[in-house]
Amino acid sequence: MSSKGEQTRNAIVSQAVETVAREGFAGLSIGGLAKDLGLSKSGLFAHFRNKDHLQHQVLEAAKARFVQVVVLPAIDEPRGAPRIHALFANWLHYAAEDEVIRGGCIFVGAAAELDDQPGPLRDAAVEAQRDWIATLAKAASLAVEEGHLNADLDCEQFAFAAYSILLGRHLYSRFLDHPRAREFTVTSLQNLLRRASAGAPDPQPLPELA
Amino acid sequence: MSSKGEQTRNAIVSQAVETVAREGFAGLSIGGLAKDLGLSKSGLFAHFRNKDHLQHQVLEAAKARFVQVVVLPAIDEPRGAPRIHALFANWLHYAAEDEVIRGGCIFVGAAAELDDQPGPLRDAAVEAQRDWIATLAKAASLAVEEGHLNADLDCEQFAFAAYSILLGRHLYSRFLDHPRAREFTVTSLQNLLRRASAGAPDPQPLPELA
DNA sequence: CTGGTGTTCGAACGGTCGTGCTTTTTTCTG
DNA sequence: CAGAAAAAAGCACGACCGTTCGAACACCAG
Repeated sequence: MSSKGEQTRNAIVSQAVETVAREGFAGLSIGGLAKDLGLSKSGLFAHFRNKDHLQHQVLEAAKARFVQVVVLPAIDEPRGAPRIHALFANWLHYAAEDEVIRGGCIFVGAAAELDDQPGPLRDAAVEAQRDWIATLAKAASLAVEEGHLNADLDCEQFAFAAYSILLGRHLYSRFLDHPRAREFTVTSLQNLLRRASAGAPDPQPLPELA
Repeated sequence: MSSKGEQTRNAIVSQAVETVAREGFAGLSIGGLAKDLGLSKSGLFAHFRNKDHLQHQVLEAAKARFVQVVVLPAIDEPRGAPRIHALFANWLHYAAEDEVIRGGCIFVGAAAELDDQPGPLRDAAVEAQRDWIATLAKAASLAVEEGHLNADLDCEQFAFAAYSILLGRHLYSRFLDHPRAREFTVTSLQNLLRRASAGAPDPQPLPELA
């Protein structure tokens, strides 16, 4: 099933994801990638129509990993507060993992890099993030239904606030190397949850989120 | 006073700032910049020791502009809540301005682009942002002294939360093109201020921040 | 007008980039 | 094991990169 070619292609994409995380899409070069993998430029190139195709594969791989690590485990949790807590916890875990091993979340980098260069790559990245935001908002909406969050909560606003906090975390941690990055993040998320559940019919206790 | 050379140099830096805002530091090329300005590559290059020097000038120019537009007008306001409101309002104004005319805030782009490439440029960008955060935290601390914000407020946490919200705004507005970006931003900032002033001895009313 | 000084240009360098060919090597299949 | 198919390599191309250098230009003081 997994022929030699497919194996190599996976290795290429895997390494490419790492490079993009560290240096952005602009820093992804066929030659450099080939050197990292001990391949010739043309040998590597044979696996992709062109560079755009490779970039697209990188984005797909990153998306798949995010869903695998953050989203899927959370939808096993019961709807409402538990699922939201799981989403936040997994998100934090994903972020902390990418921090050390890789060069930070690919999507944060992509957003800054692609925001002014239209094209299919940008479109795909935008769609991925819209999907994620929709997932967050949907989870909040279910929590409202369950009575865990305020009935008048603006779920889109909630998703915005949550995403913002994680963006702050990314900046403080990866760029500013701030020692209290994680603490600030957790505190902000807890404040957000507290405000969103204050006065809800059936508010759930806040777990540690540590 | 302003010789021809100095004039040209200003024009170069000015155009370079715009390019960096739109395409990042990686997208800043001597040749492209020369073409934009109707100069020859070497004619342009004569004004800078090397590319690093040019990049540094770009960062300095961006920093100066930020201070001019956001910080200076705010320190004319009385310390406490009014100054914080001014900081937020100016910040929003700066962001909205850069949005249309330019390619978004340079520092947001720089943070994502430089987070994994050490060097003097990264160091300078980090320092600029640390300065700004310190300014925010200091303003919050003065507001606590004035009794406008809670005595037990963690000012660094406050600055983190504020910065996060503006990062969210940047993403929603420039990347996702979300129609409610500004609304979400203002609401989040107001929530932040409300929580920070709940129970303060002398809380100030929240202006519209529109 | 002369000379000097500061500003700009044109050409060239070594390097890397993405990409297309052709050829060789490896892998799979009958 | 033989032959087909797939994978990788080698090489060349045009374009652009940052940078250097010497020549041409503008201008202003004497």
